[in-house]
Amino acid sequence: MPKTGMEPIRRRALISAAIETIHDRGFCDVTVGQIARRAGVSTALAHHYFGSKDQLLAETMRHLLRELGRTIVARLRRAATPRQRISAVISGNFAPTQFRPATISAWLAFYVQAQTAPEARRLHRIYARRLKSNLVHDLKALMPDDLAAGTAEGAAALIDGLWIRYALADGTPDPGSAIRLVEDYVESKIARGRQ
Amino acid sequence: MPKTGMEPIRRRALISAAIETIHDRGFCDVTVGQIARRAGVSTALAHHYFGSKDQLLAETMRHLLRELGRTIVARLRRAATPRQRISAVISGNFAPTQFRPATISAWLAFYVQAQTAPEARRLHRIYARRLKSNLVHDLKALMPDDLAAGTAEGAAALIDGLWIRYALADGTPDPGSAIRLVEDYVESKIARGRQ
DNA sequence: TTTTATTGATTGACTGATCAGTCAACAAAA
DNA sequence: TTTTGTTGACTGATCAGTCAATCAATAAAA
Repeated sequence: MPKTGMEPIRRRALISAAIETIHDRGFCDVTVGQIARRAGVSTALAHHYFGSKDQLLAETMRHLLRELGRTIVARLRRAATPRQRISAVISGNFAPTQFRPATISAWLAFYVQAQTAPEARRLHRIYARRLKSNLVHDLKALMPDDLAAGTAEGAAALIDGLWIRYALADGTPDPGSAIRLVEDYVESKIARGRQ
Repeated sequence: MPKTGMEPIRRRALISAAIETIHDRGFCDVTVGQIARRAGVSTALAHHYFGSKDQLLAETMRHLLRELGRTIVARLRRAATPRQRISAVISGNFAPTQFRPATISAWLAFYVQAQTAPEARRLHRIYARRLKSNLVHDLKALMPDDLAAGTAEGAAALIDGLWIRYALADGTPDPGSAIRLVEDYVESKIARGRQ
């Protein structure tokens, strides 16, 4: 067998490079050449492994989804109660690995792509549905079903909105205050449900 | 004197065409040619009036800001109390003229541009600061100052988040439920401030 | 009234640059 | 030798932006 095992290394490097390049050149202006140079390879190799620019970017988005999914699942496993599971979902969305400028830029680009590109739209659906179903499921253990649905919608919107606001704020984003804000929202809804 | 008065008409037509073209071709793939064709003029005329593609898109974003500003100011004028002013800001953000698929697409593109393009960033700052200061000012009349700041942050994030969620939802967006959700959030904060 | 000069409005045709994607060939590990 | 990894060089297409040239409306001259 020849020199093997380069493929996964190159794929990872190219996807990371794509995220960083999107961050500092802007999604619309990003070229395969820039991404490849950042990953330390030629443009031809990027095409060799990913087939096309669109597929490289689609893989990058799939990577973002997978990473966020992994982060949240890891925290869900350490949660014992429904209330803790909700906190796991919230804090997972603002985890240090996720909540970085370059990652946020890539997510925003993902959102824009989801408006016109069918594959990005499909992927975004998966994310949105999973976030909501995670929240609704555990909220139902803490409040009436109809209130749970509205609360999940609100919490999901808050998370998305805070992401965007931090994406465009100056300086380093502060996950702590974002988490507190969403937790506070959920907490007040739970209190109301108990009345 | 020659034929005059075309400039404002063409500028308006090109900006509207830009918003619609962004919506159905995607911001990254939009070309001056597509926009011009939609506006019923040549690409050369688009360049004649706007100088460059970047300037045409920057003007389009300025238009979005101006329109939203006008909508909110109109509603603010009809509001008598601080509580009504807050409702004016909320419902203004989801007004029928603003909350349409094409407009939402253009706003999302605006957000992405704001990450790398200095002019878009500057314009976005103006929007974010105005939204927040509008909310904080009136919330202070209804609750302690420190609570008002957090509530404004949350309400602004909710508004942004709901915009995005509706941008990617299927079917026609429903402003009514979005307004109710934000109003409910503000209302619960006011109630807490009274305790 | 007719003619002419003036000038904003408008475009087709063109250009230079960029970029996605291809390919033939080379490098090197097994 | 075989197979994977890798690239430089190339191509066809696209697009932003330019420019010289027309069109058309009007004011003023004849």
